[in-house]
Amino acid sequence: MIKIGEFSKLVQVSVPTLRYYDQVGLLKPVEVDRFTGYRYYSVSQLPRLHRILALKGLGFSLEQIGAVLAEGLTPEQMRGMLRLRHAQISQQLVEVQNQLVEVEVRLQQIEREEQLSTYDVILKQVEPQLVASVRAILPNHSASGSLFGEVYEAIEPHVAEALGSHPGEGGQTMVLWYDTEFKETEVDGAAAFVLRCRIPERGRMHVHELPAATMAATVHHGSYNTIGEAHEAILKWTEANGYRIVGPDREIYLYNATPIRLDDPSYITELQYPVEKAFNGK
Amino acid sequence: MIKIGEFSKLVQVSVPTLRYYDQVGLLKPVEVDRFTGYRYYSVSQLPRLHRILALKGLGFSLEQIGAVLAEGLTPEQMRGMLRLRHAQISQQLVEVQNQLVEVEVRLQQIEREEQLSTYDVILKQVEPQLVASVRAILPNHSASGSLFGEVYEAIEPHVAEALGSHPGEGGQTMVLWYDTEFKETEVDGAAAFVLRCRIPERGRMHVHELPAATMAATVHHGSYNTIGEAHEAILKWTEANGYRIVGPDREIYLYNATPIRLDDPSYITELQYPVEKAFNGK
DNA sequence: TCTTGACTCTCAAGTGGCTTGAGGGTTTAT
DNA sequence: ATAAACCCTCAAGCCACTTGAGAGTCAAGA
Repeated sequence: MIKIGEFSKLVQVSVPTLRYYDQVGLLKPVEVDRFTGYRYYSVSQLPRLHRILALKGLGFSLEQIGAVLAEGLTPEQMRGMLRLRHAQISQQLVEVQNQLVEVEVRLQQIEREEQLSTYDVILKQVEPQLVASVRAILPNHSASGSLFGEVYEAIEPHVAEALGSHPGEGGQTMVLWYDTEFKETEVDGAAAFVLRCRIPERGRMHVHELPAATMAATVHHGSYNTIGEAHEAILKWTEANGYRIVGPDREIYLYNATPIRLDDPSYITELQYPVEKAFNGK
Repeated sequence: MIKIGEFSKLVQVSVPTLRYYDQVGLLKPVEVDRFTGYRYYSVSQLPRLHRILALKGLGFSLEQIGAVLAEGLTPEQMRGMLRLRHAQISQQLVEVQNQLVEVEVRLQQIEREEQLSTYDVILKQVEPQLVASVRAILPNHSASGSLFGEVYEAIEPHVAEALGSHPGEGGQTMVLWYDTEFKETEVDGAAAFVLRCRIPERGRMHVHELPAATMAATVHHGSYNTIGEAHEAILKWTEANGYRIVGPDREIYLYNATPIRLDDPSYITELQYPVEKAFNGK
């Protein structure tokens, strides 16, 4: 019969923690003084506490540990819990590894450039989107603006139902670039409007669904003339962090619908490249 | 100027989270309606939010992110933060890897034995301890009891000051085993008492400090005759989890001071093996 | 026996980064 | 005009504790 302070030293667990374990019913003292409330423990409780600590070391919650100690479960169930935990840790391991790489990339970048980059690349899931688009080979990237008129004309009869009055729901504009290698001329691109519902195709205008994807995304704030820097930043990021581009990238025009004046500094454009984790480390 | 719900969809961040970021001052709406309290955001806030998400992805706290966004820091400081974070993640990576191995070991064990093992091995740090001990070559492990009399006799004149009346503070008894390979006979062991203060040596009794160490520990509850099982369990664990034994192991007698009757089932003994992580994976 | 200091108790609040829910007001589409 | 969808604030919950206030208890030394 030993007091909580000594027990605490013996088992290397803080006094408040022992009191907490008492409170949640994980480890009750063998005796509690009726008058003073003093808790008294016994060394015979060591195995139980050891088990608690061991399971905690495996990452189980106190609630789960309580269930294990309650003895109500079969080896079968125990195996299930361990397998689940195994999957969780494996997952976590991957995440931590990725995070480590990301931090390393940022560090190298800051050593080279002596400042925090203007572009922050993040991963995001995007949902499938129905779009109306016209795809063509263009003389250069800036020429994409000319396609929007054609798309809009084809949509016109259905504007109300297909675009709606809210941004986000429909009417958002973007350009898709299909070239898998960088080109300055003869570029393969499409101008697109996001739709709320399917409408009939017309001429070169096609309606199709952009697939859901994991996107490496960044935001370009400023003139369309300098958007190349944003593309570059995102490409560097994907390579350095071990991702692979698996489809056409998107330029989504958020502030002003289409780039009419190429040098308007108030444009805000989100860039998205669909990516997958590459299997070989680099 | 867009409402919180639309902004939420645009940036893939939940509405309550955006409100929370407003509350803690990370991202204030460009405008708040004075009468209704409605928050209005602008796409020009996207870059800032992107940066928040990027830094969060690197594992920084919102407070740290706030500091970064406040612009008050030099690239130098940023480097410092990243390096610190790098160290933390590396540390975490090691921990997660170890945890994964531990869970795998447990799983294999449960597949073999169809039940949760009786012994739970945990790692613990122990502090340096001053002990009085007599070391000798013994005919077998059970013979260790005979050394305790000799130690106690040598301590006797200083019992009050050196042992004290409290367990934990002094007076604890243990046996140390020095053989690096398993032996049944001619074993090299020592019986020891933990001391509160240094006392003069006498005869074969020496006073020295057991070093601090990381211990793989388990608890044996029952007759001393069956303690071999606990040793076995701990040895299996250290090997399976990639540790190396780096010194003599200790048997600490917790319930009854010394093993007088070898078959007393109420004995509680803590076993500790000092270990280090081995460098090669297995 | 008394004091002193180390120990113990309970109860409440704080940690981070949100989520969930109650209860009520506002806007928009039909 | 009405209903649905949206927005607001405020409070509590999550996890596994830690910290602190204020008060009572115990054991050793004077």
